Amino acid sequence: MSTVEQFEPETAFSAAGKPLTKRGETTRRKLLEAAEEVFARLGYHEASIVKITERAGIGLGTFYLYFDSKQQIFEELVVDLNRRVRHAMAEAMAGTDNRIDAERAGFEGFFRFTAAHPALYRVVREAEFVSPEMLRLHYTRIVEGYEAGLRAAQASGDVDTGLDPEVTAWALMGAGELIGMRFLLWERDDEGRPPVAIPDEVIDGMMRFIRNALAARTEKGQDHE
Amino acid sequence: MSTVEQFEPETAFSAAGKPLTKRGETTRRKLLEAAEEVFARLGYHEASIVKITERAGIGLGTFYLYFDSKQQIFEELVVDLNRRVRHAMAEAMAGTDNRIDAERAGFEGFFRFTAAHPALYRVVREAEFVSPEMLRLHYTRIVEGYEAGLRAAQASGDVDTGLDPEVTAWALMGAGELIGMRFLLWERDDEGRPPVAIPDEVIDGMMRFIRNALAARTEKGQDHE
Amino acid sequence: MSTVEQFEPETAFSAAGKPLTKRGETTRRKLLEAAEEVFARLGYHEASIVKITERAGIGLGTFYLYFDSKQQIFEELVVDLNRRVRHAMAEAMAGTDNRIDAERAGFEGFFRFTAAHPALYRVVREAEFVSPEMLRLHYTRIVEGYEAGLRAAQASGDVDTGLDPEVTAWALMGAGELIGMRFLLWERDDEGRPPVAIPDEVIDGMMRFIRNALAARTEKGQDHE
Amino acid sequence: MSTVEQFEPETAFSAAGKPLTKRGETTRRKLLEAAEEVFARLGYHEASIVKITERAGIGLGTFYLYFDSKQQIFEELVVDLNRRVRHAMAEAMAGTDNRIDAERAGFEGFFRFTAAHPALYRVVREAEFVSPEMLRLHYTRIVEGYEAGLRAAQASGDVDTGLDPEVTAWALMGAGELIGMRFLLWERDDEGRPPVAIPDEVIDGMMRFIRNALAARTEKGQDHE
DNA sequence: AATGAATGAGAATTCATTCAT
DNA sequence: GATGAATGAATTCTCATTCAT
Repeated sequence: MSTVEQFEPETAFSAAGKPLTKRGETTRRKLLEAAEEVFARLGYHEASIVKITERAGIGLGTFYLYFDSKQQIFEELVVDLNRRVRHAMAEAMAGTDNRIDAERAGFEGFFRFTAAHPALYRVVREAEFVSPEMLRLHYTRIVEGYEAGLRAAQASGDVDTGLDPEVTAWALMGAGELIGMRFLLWERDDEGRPPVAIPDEVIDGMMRFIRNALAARTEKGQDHE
Repeated sequence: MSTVEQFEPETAFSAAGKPLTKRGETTRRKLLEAAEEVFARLGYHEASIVKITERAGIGLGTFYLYFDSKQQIFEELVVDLNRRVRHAMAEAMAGTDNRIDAERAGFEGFFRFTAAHPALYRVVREAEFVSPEMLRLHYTRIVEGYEAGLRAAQASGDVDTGLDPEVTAWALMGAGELIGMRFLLWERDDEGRPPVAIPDEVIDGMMRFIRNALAARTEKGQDHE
Repeated sequence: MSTVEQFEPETAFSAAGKPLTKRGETTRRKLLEAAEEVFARLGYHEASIVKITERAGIGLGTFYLYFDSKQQIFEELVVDLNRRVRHAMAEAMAGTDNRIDAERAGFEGFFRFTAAHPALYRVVREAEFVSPEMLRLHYTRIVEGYEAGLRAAQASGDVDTGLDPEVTAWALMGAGELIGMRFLLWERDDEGRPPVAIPDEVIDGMMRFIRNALAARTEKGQDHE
Repeated sequence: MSTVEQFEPETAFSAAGKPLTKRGETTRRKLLEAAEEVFARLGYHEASIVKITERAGIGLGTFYLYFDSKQQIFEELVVDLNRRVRHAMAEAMAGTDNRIDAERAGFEGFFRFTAAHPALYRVVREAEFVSPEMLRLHYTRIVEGYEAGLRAAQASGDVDTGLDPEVTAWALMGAGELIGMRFLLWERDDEGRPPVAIPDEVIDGMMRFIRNALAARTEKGQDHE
């Protein structure tokens, strides 16, 4: 599971609107980039089509040549972001040779992505209130890869076979998300600047927790409930 | 730490609001109740003062006698909700005598509350985009109690002393939140009805994970990073 | 049928929006008057809520306190106009004592009303494309009175009993409408000014036509088809 | 007057339109046909150039090679429709040998055309609000033929010489129009289907009215006004 | 000739908030 | 204390028309 390939291009939602010429392609990209910036900075409700097209340096009406509504471009953005985080994580995990290292690398990849695009991550979370199915998809896609990794590691004896891979995957993703939020997104130094990266101690602390949680058990007696 | 007391009434934010007569008190309460229902059902942006006052059976202008803005009443609601979840959790944990049981009881309390007020919990999460500090406060307050509990359990030898209590508390809260979202809020039976409670297997799976993670270590070799 | 009473207040469509205070009543009236002027001058599609509220000297948003949409206020206007033409006709016919005189008086009343409110009449006709049922209602209401008058005149021997009262009523209304359009609404003097009234010769010409058409027949042989 | 010839092709308005090659001619016709269908179905304001060109299977920009504006193509259509109704009426009247028969045949022709193209006739009526002069022209052209017919019939003693041919022509046209509207366009059977033709009784009723109105008078005393 | 991407003025509509009663 | 009429900035979206290709 530590490969990049599994996260490749999904065209499912990046479908596209009508104009298909090279010129149209450029405009469409400009709009998506502008939307990314505006949604990230202002949030969904404060953002507006005017702000997006202004930022894109494009006429207001042109927007509707490519997208049906604010919600539609937002959803396309969430899908895109999802692809990018997953790619970042997969890339980070590539080359590791055991589950714990993969785990750490994956989270490091995730935190690095979040640190680099802090506001973007806000877009994904806001999807819960704008387009719930989109958020569902986002988490589900991440979990799927995660779960597969855990199963493989259980098979190879790296991970406690008593763990439910699905529940565990959701638990780990949740843990990573709140830790990222607390120690990366909320953190500010004395000048009010956000950190460039999550502190190593935090990752260490988190890894101790994860290593404990996943470690293959030899002792019995874990199943008493 | 398994006491109810520590979660008692915080008037910090519920203060304010001009009219203080018995009549005023009633009106204020009516508004808050209406707001709770409306925000829960419609979300922050779809909700409107008119809808709230109509639901409260109160004149539109009256709203501004008690609250300064839509945002303000929303924040007051978040604080209230925070108090109520924490109370639910504390009540559930009361009477347990070891960390693992407390842990399970706490999560059960949390899931029970979420199952009973699914829409209300959405309000809390939406605070991230309406009033970020409010969400910060919400999580922080929960984590504080959690962290205290972990420290105590480390002291009494119940929990791995190698764990960072703060990081661990955030990790556990994140795990619980996503699991609740996935297996409670998103779940639907064949008729599309939401579950009454989170399935026991999920809790069991989660507890195996938590027990692993927290278990006191005797072996060395865990501290190599 | 030559009475004014039968055309009295119909509240069917003049129903009303929410505000009911004296102040609200005034505002509502101001809006209706402004709408009348704007629709008459500009037509339905060129008219806009902004233009109406500006003309009324009232805030844009206020419009929506009283009407749901441009179409709704338009319909209310058509109903009102219908009431007024019918009233004008009935008043003109009052006091006549035979069908032919009533006929002439009725048309004179209609032409007088049209001359006084030329643009308003355009509103009614435009209803065909904005709110067809409203136009249907307009014509139907007029025809109903007309038909009753014809039947009575047939009974009293004033009018050819071989005529179908309904078909005849529609025919006469159509005749009056196009004559009004041609010789009143379209007519311009050398300076391009519209006439103050329809020329007497036209009415005379029309009455010759109508008298012929309605005259009680003694001869047989009319029914050969 | 009962000839087809007088209603022949008028190129007066159908001129214009730049491209003149065979290809251009085809494109132009395609646009006109599409416009006819779209205006008839949607009305002037709901129709749009995009819809017309799409329906024509032609590029949007191409439209402006042949027409200056939406209004222009609409006007051209009205002129065309006018030519067609008049043709239908003239054809129906051809071969009749007295005014009353011609009258009936003419109206039957008109009603048949209206029944066959109900929506098209709506286009003509809508012209009143889109291009008033066009409607004027439409009615005037019809009336001219009508009036000529009446004069001839007066000369040959078929029609009351006391009638004003112009006023009478407008009256008859108005009568026909409203009767067509009421008994053809508005009528629906139990399944909501429009009638295939106007009922014979209606035509009979109308003809009784017209015959009365036009019948040559021998008696004096009609001219007392 | 034909095309279709781009444009922006303008339309309808919403809603938090104010304030006179 | 309570009320609700009034407000207008702001938003989304449409469409006739232009113009570079």
